Amino acid sequence: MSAVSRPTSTDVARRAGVSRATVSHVLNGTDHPISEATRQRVLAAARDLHYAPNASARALRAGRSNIVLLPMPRSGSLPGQDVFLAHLGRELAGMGLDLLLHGDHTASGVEGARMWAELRPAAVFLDTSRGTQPAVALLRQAGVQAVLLSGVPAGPYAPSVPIDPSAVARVATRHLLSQGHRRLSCLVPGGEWAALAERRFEAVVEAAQIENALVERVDCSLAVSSIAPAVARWRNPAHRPDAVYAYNDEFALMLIYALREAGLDVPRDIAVVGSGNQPLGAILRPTLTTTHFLVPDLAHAVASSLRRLLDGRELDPALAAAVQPRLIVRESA
Amino acid sequence: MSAVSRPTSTDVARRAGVSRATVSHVLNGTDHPISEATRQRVLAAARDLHYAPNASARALRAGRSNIVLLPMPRSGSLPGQDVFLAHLGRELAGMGLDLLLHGDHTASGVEGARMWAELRPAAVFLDTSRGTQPAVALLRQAGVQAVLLSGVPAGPYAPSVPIDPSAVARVATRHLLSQGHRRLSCLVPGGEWAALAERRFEAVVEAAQIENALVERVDCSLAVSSIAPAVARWRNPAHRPDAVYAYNDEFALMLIYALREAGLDVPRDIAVVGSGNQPLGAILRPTLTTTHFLVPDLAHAVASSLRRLLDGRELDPALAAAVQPRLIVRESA
DNA sequence: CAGTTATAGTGACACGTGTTACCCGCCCGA
DNA sequence: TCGGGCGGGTAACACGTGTCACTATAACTG
Repeated sequence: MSAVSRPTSTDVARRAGVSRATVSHVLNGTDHPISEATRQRVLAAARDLHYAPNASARALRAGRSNIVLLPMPRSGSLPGQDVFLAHLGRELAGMGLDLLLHGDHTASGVEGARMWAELRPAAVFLDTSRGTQPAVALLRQAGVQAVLLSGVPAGPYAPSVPIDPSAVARVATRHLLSQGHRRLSCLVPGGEWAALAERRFEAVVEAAQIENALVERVDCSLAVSSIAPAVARWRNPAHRPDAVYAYNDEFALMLIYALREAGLDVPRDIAVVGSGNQPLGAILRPTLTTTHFLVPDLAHAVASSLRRLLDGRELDPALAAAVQPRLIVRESA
Repeated sequence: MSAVSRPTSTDVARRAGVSRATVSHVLNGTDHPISEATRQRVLAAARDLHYAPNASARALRAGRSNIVLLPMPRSGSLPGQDVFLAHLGRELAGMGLDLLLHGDHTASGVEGARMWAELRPAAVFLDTSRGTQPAVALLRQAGVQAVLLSGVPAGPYAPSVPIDPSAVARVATRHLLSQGHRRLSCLVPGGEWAALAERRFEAVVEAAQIENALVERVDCSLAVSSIAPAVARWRNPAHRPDAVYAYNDEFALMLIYALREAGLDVPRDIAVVGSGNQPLGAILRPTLTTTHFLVPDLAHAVASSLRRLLDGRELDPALAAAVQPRLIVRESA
């Protein structure tokens, strides 16, 4: 393996027969006047050497970077995580910003903030659960220009994107109520889903209260056996809810299957609504009524807000609309 | 907003009443002897000031960073992407490495390589489609210590993890053949799935050839209407395949649904196998035979290999096993 | 007591970049 | 002829860190 030296701007300067300062002026497009001839020489030299400026040195000198740091979101805190990240990354790249997802999703609090601060990012995009007041303060003190929080409730100490992963439950419940359903039930899976499930359950209860509707709680897991007792009970019309919010589309499909096995018809006997707009929901019959976020719009609004924040402006007004979940009415409810 | 100064090691030194060099020795745990008393003073000062070392300056001085850069994988190139990333991030964090996912998945080739090189990462983990020879050469020249490629075929110019997203198709096909099926069919969805689908189809054909089995190709999309013609044809036993490889679990579930609607029984009339081990496959009847990667194992082996590569050793031998897809036999085939 | 060794601490340099202030030659106007 | 503006280019500093070489005191060893 040849011990090639990583080319620096000095190498480019030497090859072009000019000073390093000139190289910098050319490559960064300063308004400093440079003759076209030398400009071309410098560009050619940089290309020949495959010169790539050292981001560390640049950031050190400038006192800031163009990094947008996104600590690895814990599962469920961002809707459509991989799609969201893909869109956000492309959007930010178009704005001259580098999205960096930082690895360990267990890091949090002040301890995590110190790790994130080490990179001296221009901006950090955090969920509220980890963006505590001291964490945000530490980041600010480390020179992070923009700290954007995601979640509800919004912290008063930093601008926030009110992405509420439980909002889909609210929208779904409103739809059920508008259809005249008053006896509701809600699946509440445990395990890895527990945290989000509790919040969605609360959202359902809250929305139901407005119409004085009652909500039965069904703890479960992703196995038919876990909902079998409830389904058996519901065979008796006296104990049967009008409609079920099933936490998400997977649970909804499982529930619909179990109901059919028990001889109950969806939506005639029980209406079912899920969340997430999984493709299968549009395919299997009865097709699934669901609620979801427009993830691309959301990513666009977040990217735009970050850019505006860095420019000293306020959040993108389009955010308010983008965080609203959408309802897709199909056959199941 | 108060214009607080970002604390540097100089500030810590001043507060502790020692020199900056001493601060560095204490905070980095050098073998240089430092009295316990001053050690504590320094640590206290650092804590009080919420000191976080500047990663840029550190990397600049050291000539290397502890960043593992993973350019955003294009969809389908990594199995179980979000889970994989979560595991990989945690594993690397435990090894003192920072996983950074870099934003724009459209960047590629030499142009992309220059962007990635700017960060001067310690290691880069790339799929072979973007890890072309010149790209790898550029990264190496920029001082990247370890370039690890993911995909098949392995490039001869860099160590590779032979993760083959189409290997699941091979395993599925072998299972079908071992069950005595000789007339096979394969779903080949277009659109966003086209690239991966083609490769999986080829893998099926290849595996089938060994037993002189024929493979019918069924182009389709994620809509029942797209497979309706094939299903209609299969109602005639003379035109009916013994088994279908359905690209993935979603398509498999869609297919099973369509077959049942057409009065065909799975697996009696036609066997079906998918890929991905989606939870629903284990729930709906007939439960779905499927193939998938053990993503956590894969992430562990990749993390371990990166660490070893940085230490100048060879890849983790556990990789060979970790890249093998697993077969889960259930009712459908 | 002289000489070696460990302990505790510091000064100064280099990493690669962007930018400010400066220099030099030229042309123009008075 | 002289001063001044301008196009074209450069020297030199600062960013924050890690580490090498070095000093000084104290502790042994013979």
